[in-house]
Amino acid sequence: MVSNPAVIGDRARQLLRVLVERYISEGQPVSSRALARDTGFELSPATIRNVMADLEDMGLITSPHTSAGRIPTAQGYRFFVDSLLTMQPPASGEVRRLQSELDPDKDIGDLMETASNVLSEVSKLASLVLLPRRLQPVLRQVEFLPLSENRVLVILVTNEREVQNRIIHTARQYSPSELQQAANYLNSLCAGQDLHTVRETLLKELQETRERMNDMMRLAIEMADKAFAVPESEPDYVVKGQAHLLSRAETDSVEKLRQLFEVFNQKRDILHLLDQCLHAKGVQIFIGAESGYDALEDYSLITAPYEAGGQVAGVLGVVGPTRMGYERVIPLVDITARLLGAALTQR
Amino acid sequence: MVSNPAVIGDRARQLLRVLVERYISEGQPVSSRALARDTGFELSPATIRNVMADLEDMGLITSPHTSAGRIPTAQGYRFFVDSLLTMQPPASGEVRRLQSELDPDKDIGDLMETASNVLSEVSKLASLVLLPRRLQPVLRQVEFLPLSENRVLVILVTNEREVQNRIIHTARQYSPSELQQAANYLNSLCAGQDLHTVRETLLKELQETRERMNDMMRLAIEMADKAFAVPESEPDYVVKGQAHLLSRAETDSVEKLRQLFEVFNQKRDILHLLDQCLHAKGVQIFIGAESGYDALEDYSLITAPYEAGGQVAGVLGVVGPTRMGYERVIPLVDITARLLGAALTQR
DNA sequence: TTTAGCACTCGCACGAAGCGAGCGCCATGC
DNA sequence: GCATGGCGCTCGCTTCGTGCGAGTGCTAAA
Repeated sequence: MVSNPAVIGDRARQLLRVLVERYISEGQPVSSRALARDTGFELSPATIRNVMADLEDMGLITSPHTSAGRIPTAQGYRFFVDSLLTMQPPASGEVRRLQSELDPDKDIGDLMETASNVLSEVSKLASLVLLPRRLQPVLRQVEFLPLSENRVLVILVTNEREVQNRIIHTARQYSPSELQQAANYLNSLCAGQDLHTVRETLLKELQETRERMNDMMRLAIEMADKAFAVPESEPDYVVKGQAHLLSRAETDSVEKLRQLFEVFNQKRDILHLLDQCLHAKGVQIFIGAESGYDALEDYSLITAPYEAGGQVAGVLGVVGPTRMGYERVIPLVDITARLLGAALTQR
Repeated sequence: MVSNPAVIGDRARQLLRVLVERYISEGQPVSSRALARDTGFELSPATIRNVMADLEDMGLITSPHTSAGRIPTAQGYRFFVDSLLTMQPPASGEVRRLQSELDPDKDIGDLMETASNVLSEVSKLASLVLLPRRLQPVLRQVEFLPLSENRVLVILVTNEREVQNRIIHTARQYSPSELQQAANYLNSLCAGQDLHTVRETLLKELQETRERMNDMMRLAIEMADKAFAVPESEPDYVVKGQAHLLSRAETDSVEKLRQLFEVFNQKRDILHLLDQCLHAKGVQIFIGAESGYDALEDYSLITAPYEAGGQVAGVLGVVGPTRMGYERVIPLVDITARLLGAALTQR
């Protein structure tokens, strides 16, 4: 019967800790003898075995087969992470590297990419960075440029420094000066508003001035209608360092790994998962199948949301085998999120 | 001794063809008996064996160990691809899919990404797409927007519809109207020129009008100097569908595969390789170690350059195990390059 | 030139045996 | 009551031997 891990004795906790640590570093079932040697206690293997039996009853460890050592179960990892883990702050070199690479002057796409790259390299795991969803982008300036065949290139500058551009099709060909006027009109009317409000403003304007509306305004509104029909660009993310997963792959689990890679490619499941982490407070950890996706069995996901200007902007994290060095990786993910947030805010 | 494959007899050619085809589809050494059954000839295995011995002498096939069947060597594949291959035009559905997904109205980054995605999905291999290097981008319009702390957001519209933006630092804070004037000046002076010529034009202007130069012009030139100092964005590429490589990985070659993934990440070697293909006429094929990179042993690379508006713009291709379905993949890479080129040109 | 036949070579699957790691349990000692 | 030492037992892993089957190379004959 599985009893409550809360009542677990102090000695058992220590033993579990050492067992998990050892399994993480060695990758092989841990025997009672090894534990007897490694823990501070002066205990014989036989005693250890008794405790291990208890831990097994609680569902925290298991033996892959009779007369092998024990390995942690998902629950075991969970308990370890929640209650036994002493975090190891990242090396100052790593922090410096993150700081210097996360240069606020970089293009936003670049920034995300380097964040992902550095995170994966430092953690030696695969990294994920959800691209920031611009919540309520505030319009700064609009620009229209005529292209051939009734097409117009729209440039939107939002949030002070982000540039979006798209192409819209118009009913007829407009001259550069017409477009210029329309843009001026829109800029004077709507600058500083977020894109949703912009549409409302225009609608109100349309009703109030229906009669005395001139051609220029009509054009402006036609253009704006199409230009601001925000395609609500679906969220996306960056994956880097998948090679790290391969290097630690147990030879038999290639198929598992392939599934994982497929999930990375499909995007749907990963996006869903990352979405859940978006509104969590800080670092969040999914161990093994906790995420609810089969492909992630045997793998853990560690995420942290990052902010930009006080608002949650996105999530980043790493994926690695369940037996990863949590005490190192968790702070790393945490600090990366903070530094990325700082870089974004500082821009 | 290795004799010249040119003098290879007709029957031997047929045999080699069938052998390679069979090995590609089955993945296992091909025996003389199997060959005797499969080729049209009414020959006994013994005869086949004689021919196979000849082929082995020529270095086209080899046996992994005595008394196993034969498998093609890299040379064998090469000969097969060069002289024995009857291409198989892509299914019309595949072509239609490519056509519909390669929508000229898409953002350029999107376009490259979908090209890579579709190519990898249809070929069931990993795909590479080198992003187009804009050769001599022609300036269409410049826009300056003041940011905080002496920083200015520069928006460059080039080649009619590509938008680049970067941030530059200035000596002092400029007002929006100052920047506007500077932009107007630059636009009237330089629109339609490519970015290199722009700098020259400005330099000439600087010398000719040194005395009667006013503040506005001075500002314009300061801005332009920084804005057009093109960072010559280093070439980059997209990889998709690596999962396909995993699904065909022989269990022992995980290490090889890891190396391959690392090469994908490092970018340097791959870029070098793709660069070589940039100026090749059409489809180019590297079999096994022919590329000169160890990590690509056991893998083949098939590339084709794609054009945009009559000029070579970039390269795309696929990477897969040497034993891939060349007759299907080669035309596929070819047509993808053409369609991508068409989409780019049509924009 | 082709073929049939035969000897030979390997790889591979299977089972048996031995070994060693590690556990569970029990009786004993503190 | 907890810790311990001892003992037997269970597996997994390795090694070895065996047999089998696939496939070849060679030779001699058609």
